[in-house]
Amino acid sequence: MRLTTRGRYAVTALLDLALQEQKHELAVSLSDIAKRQEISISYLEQLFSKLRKKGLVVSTRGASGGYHIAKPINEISIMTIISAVDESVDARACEGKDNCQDGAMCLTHDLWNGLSEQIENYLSTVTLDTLINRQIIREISERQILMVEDMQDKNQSAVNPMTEAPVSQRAKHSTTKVSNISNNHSLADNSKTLKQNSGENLLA
Amino acid sequence: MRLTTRGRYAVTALLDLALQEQKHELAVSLSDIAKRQEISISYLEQLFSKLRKKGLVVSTRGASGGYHIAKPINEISIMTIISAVDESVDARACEGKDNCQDGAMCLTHDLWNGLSEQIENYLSTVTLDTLINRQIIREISERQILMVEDMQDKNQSAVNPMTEAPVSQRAKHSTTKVSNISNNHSLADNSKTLKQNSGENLLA
DNA sequence: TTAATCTTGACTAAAAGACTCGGATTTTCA
DNA sequence: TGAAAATCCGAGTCTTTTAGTCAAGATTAA
Repeated sequence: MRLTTRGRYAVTALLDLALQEQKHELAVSLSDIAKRQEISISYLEQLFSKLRKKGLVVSTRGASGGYHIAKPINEISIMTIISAVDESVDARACEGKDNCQDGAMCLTHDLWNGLSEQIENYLSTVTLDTLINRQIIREISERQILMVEDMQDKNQSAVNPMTEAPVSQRAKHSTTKVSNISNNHSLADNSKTLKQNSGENLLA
Repeated sequence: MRLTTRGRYAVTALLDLALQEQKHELAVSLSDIAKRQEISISYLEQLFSKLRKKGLVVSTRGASGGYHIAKPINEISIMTIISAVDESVDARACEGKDNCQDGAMCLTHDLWNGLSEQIENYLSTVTLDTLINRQIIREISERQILMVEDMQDKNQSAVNPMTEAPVSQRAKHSTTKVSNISNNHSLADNSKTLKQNSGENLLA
């Protein structure tokens, strides 16, 4: 059983997308999601590629392109999203094949089976729609939107002291000659390295 | 969130221990558990060291030594065991500190919080006692005991063709000059390497 | 045309997981 | 008394996974 940032990011990103779609018709770009949720664009690209292949989102390319959710949000359960990005919630060693020990069931098969069912059940009942209607989530969403607007205001007036050019989101073919190092200070980039090692242990 | 073979092995081994204690007063050795559950002794040593430090088992050293469970089996929940060997069941990025995003809650905090509670709840209500009383588990346990007896009978008559000496359980200081390679065919040794890569993905 | 965006695939550093090994110490029993 | 059977303990190794990055290209709106 494994539930890490990959699954969490996928759910978060889709929820963000769903919230945006409630506000306007426009496609939502990954760079917008990246800013609000503080996830790197490259990593989002990877995740959305999977989500698209599983039919959870549709994309429009080109300028002012982006993503839309592909079906009614009450039909997209958290379970679906997590599986789409290849994360498992299965606690069993045999993956449900009942052959954990030399072709027969192991001593604790029953237990892990029960646990897996619990988790799957829970995550299947919760959908994007469920989440979107929670007050606390709407509040957090509003906060995130304001945060990004704030940052953009600051970046308009203040320019990057290293390069005297507005900080851009990604290095690209370096049309502006911004080195990778100085570019690391741009909006969404500083938080992930921290997250890397923070996540996976608790409940001592 | 992470639940891998480490936690599974710990629970399995303790359950085996509990089942054995129902049958007799003797301390149960790791090599016995290893044979029945097909877990390597070295790895069990590692796990039991933690379990002992957390007060779940007590040990007696020396020949005919082994382990006993340290408290009433209805007081040992699966949750306790898993935490004892350092596995986490927490699905949150912030480990419950509510600071997942720049000191505030992230968009999906609420969700992972709920999930963590579910899992913890479930695993806290199930104890070793619960499991021991399940019919299916008693059946599997009987099968495992017969398996080991069978193997021992075979090993008494048949000797290792490579060395003309009975196959031993662990390499040790190689008193008998058995190379590591040929020794890999001993009782409990062949299964784990397979398990390594088998476990963690499903529920597609 | 050009700039913004998506798309793909390969690459990588670091961490975690799943062990193994060698020895030390203790105890029993022949 | 000494060999065997246990537990203890610390290190080390090998493999897989995670969480990304990077570069190049394709697509399309303006």
